[in-house]
Amino acid sequence: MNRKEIAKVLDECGTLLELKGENPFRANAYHNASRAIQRLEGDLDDLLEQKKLGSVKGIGKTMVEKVEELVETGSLKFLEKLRGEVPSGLVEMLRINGFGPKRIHQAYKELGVDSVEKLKLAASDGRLAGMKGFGKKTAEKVLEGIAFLDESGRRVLYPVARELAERVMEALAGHPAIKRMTLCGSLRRGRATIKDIDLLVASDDSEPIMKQFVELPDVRQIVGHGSTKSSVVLDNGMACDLRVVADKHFPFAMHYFTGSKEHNVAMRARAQDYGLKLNEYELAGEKKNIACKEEEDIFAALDLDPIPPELREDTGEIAAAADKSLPKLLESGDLTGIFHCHTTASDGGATLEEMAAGAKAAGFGYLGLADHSQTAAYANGLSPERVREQQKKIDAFNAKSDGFRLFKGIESDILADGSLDYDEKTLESFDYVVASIHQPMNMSETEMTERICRAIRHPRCTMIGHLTGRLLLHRDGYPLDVETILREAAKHNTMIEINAHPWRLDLDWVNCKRAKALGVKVAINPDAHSVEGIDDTKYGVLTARRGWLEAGDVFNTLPVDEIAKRLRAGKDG
DNA sequence: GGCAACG
DNA sequence: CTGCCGTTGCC
Repeated sequence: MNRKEIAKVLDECGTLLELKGENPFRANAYHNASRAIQRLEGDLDDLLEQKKLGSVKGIGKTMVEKVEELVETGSLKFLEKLRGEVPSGLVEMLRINGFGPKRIHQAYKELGVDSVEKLKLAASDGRLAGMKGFGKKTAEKVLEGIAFLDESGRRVLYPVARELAERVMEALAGHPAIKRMTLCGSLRRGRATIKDIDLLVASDDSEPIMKQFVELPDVRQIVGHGSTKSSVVLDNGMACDLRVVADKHFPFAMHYFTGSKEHNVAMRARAQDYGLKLNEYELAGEKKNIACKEEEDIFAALDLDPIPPELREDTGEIAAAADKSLPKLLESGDLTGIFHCHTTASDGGATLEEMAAGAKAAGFGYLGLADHSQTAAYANGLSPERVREQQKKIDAFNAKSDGFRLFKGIESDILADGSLDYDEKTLESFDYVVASIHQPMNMSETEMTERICRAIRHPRCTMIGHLTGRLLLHRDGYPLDVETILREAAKHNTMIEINAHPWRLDLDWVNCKRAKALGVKVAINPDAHSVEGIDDTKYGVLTARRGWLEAGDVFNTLPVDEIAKRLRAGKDG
């Protein structure tokens, strides 16, 4: 068992203890230990052998025993016991916003609520509101939370689906009967959340491929097993479809199953204008049949430039492809650096040096550090003194760095009245400021909009962080008039970030497109809290591509010297 | 459950 | 007086 798996087990123990209503500090100890294991440097086995694991902060005698058991047997009796004691419905309820372990436990103990379904009932008929510490309002919030869950269905975040899809494809890849294979559907188009995985294979001999597919270790249940299409449910509950077609049909099937549906409708209409019909098998007229070897041949046959999958939403891409005005979409390699990353100074898991090394290894020429500001006490926000301390460190780092550069930033809370979280003098000491809303979040649309607009007008506010505050599959953003905000941002030369964390992707692609139209520059930031988090930047690039952005629309494609110059000049420069 | 302080 | 260890209270 590796580090990551062990950390996951300990974390689950902590969560189950919480749901059991155990001593919260005991539960927390498991979460702590999990984090400590994840962050461990050096080899776990070595540490274990040398009996040094116990001296790691957050890991005591008991945790060492648990880890030893996991390394030796691959399982943990304690976890099995907990799993037996806590109904699985309770774990599911954790996904309901505003309904934590304590309340779940209470509802279970007092009302026997052990599933989301039963909770819905109890919230509707007033039983939930009748419990001590609960009221009408909490019951309403619970119902809202459940409705949100139902709506988002069994969708998962893009990276989760992507990783799974790649595993399935790898497991099939070696099959001799496969001529070509591709990912289709919303995953290929790069949507932020994904419901199912669509795979397409070209082959003349589908049976053995289908057999291998339905027998993959990741398959939990076989829904359909045919010669052209098979459907399974994977271990994480996701549906996965595999279609096998003849090689000559492959480009048409690939285009058709990539979608979107709306894009396909528009493409068929265009084919009709040419006296042709387009479907998943062919592009054909009364007498002729237009052969296409690749997907782009289909576009060419209809006098269209090839349309990248990310743009296929029928939002103008066909017209643009027709008059050769498709954007030259941003690529990961265009990015020169990133802003908005956290370190151990606030709530990050890696030090300034580690983050810098990580950014450098990722091919970036600079890194902007933006730890939390003083009001964010929950995230160990920086007091003005600690800001100065960090800035000294950055100066020292830059002084002996060869080329790679750190920028002094901050993620400043936007306070309720729209002001930033430091005095003017401290604000001026930063190279840049990312202004974000964390709390309070329950204001009206008008108030929220004005609050953000006021931050945008501040001369030291370089960019707004995670504008809408949405958390995918978890909660919607707070109410905002985004159009007004973008106009204000354009007017005051304030950028908006694309927060690339897979939970956020905020701005979303629709607002990206709008920002571009209004002339608002964006910056793509991973909001990384660890070295690995830096890699999330790629999801921001995907979002930017879906929003039609080109390198010129994105601030962090500029060379480091130009970045430094513009930050120094400020917003009026 | 970890940890520091205490006796 | 020091080092070891169980207890306690806080997180």
